[in-house]
Amino acid sequence: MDTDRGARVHSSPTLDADTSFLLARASAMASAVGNRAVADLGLKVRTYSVLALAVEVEPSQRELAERLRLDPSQIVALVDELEARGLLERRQDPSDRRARIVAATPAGAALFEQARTRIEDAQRDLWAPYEAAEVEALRALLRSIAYSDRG
Amino acid sequence: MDTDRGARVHSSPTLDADTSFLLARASAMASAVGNRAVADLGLKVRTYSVLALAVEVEPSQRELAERLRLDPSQIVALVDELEARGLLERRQDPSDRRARIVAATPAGAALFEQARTRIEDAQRDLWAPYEAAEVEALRALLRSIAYSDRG
DNA sequence: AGAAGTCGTTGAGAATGTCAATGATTGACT
DNA sequence: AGTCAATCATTGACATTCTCAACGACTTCT
Repeated sequence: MDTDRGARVHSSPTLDADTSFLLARASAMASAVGNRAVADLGLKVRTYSVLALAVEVEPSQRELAERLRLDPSQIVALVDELEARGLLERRQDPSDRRARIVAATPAGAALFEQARTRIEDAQRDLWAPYEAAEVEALRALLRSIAYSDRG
Repeated sequence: MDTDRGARVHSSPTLDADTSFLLARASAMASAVGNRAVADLGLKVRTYSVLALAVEVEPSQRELAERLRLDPSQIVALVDELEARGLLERRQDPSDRRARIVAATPAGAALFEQARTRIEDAQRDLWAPYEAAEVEALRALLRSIAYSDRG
């Protein structure tokens, strides 16, 4: 029952119809939630993503950069930090001596498991108000956009 | 179909199921498209959003900060720049002399119209592969998340 | 009137994004 | 075999964006 006596809370028709704008806001919202969920483990969603890939994929740094949509130079710093904390290690790729494979240590894998349950709990809360099927449809659509080559 | 002879292109089950991660990637993708669409007008999606609100809402700087999810101090710089270009102006709020209302000039409104059609064209391309109803459902869901208070 | 809160602003420091250059290595071509 | 372009990780520089704390001007509460 919003009254509008002087309150003049207009909304912007253009921005409210702009999927990208909504995407940006929703994304900022969701990552703030994620960051808070793993903050006390000394992680952010950034470092959590690196850890996840190190555990589940063991990619080269180049692959890491592509998957996270980051410049390769940022990967260096990110991996440096997590490596210094003993959470992952750089291995030589036996088939290409230029490449470094990023793999989690046991400590890294253990921390990842903790972080994963926290992230998942927080996400469950965030998406709880919506139909599971609806959220799954959203996910599918996002996946398609996220990995399209138009970026 | 993908062979896997040595190619080892694993995907990360955790990240591929993480709606926030997908949201972040899709958002980065979409805003890159948007930035390119208005680059030759000397705008980015950031400044375009400010302009849109100045035209359609005439908010205070505080409101601007909340709607764009930015720190008030960033609004200062953003408005400074657009004001210097003659695209908008700061007015005194007659009901509160602390507040400054941000409103577009005629030049600002004209530039906004140009930018809006470019953004909309680019978006149309981006979302063309998907069902209209599907995209509208996505938009509704994003709108709800974007303006929830859990951020 | 006085206290407490809000608004815009300034300034500082961290985190992120972007780009160019380099040494080591690979793959393609001759 | 030997050259040459391309790729990978890294470094460094710079711009943009984020986050916080402080301030004067003003408002609201009591």
